[in-house]
Amino acid sequence: MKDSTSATPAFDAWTRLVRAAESTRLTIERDLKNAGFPPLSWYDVLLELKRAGPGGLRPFELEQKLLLAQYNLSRLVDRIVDAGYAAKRPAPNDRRGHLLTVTKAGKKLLQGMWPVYRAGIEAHIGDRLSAAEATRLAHLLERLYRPSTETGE
Amino acid sequence: MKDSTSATPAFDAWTRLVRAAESTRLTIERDLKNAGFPPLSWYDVLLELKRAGPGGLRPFELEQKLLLAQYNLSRLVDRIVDAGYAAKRPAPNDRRGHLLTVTKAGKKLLQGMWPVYRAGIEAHIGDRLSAAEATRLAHLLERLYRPSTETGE
DNA sequence: TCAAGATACATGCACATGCATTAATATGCG
DNA sequence: CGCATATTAATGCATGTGCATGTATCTTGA
Repeated sequence: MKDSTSATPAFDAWTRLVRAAESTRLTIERDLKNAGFPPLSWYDVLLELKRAGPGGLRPFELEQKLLLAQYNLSRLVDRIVDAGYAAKRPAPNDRRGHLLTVTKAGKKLLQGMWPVYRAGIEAHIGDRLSAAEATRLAHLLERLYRPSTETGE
Repeated sequence: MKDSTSATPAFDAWTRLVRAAESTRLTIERDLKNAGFPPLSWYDVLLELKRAGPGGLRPFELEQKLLLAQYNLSRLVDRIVDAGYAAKRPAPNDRRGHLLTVTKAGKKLLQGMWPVYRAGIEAHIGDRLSAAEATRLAHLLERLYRPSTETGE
């Protein structure tokens, strides 16, 4: 009556997926904090806002892109706005919502955080896999999660 | 002066790594909760204790295996012990620490949670990759994180 | 048009987590 | 041996997260 845990390739991949993501995330968060920067989640939000351009993004769009819970994003955005890195204005055509945009300070923050972030990614991925391997990894991972609205950038 | 974010294969792999892990984890956590079970972290702890056998594990060993912070694990273990799924007894040869073992109820819980957990893994990984692909994925991920003490099971 | 239901976002409260520190024991070095 | 340092684990306090629910607005369809 063994429950055969860990026997399947899928379970093995899952376990390593979690460990790889977590170990990388932990060191990046630590490095950011040591450098006096806010957490990675702030970067994620600001990067999406920057990519969205002057049109900005609605909170519910961010929610989908970043896989954050609604109540969670609501407060994260508040903190980021309070800190002056993003701006919240009423959404046109929908008075329930807001439109979020990155501020100048927010763009500056992105620029400051990026070298630290990048170094962490390099140390954990770039230095351990060739470009071709990283690409193969990305393709395999892509099959595991498909955003409903792949905007294709 | 573009900061070239997302340009590199490593960054792309990193982003997809996080999204894949998070989306899978979210649905598994939801399914477990809907089925009346505790969070995945409880499963992780109990599985390691079960694998360790009657000798059990010290908290600091669990800490390393699961990539949990010390203070965090300390309280997680308390909750699991309080719920009766694990037992804590003084460690022989080291009066600072404890030895943790899974109880009968804990093993039962593992058995109950596994079908839900397994279904989530299948839906997110097993159904989307062939066994060979999952194995290739596991091998690539293995290179991204090497536990210092690979006990080899 | 207007009522029922859906959608967007906020929030009170409980619980979990991170951080800094403490307590207790172990280890190593002079 | 004896003291300085390291290791193991717990905990007070601040912060973040999950859950349930609330409020406002939009959409649909009879």
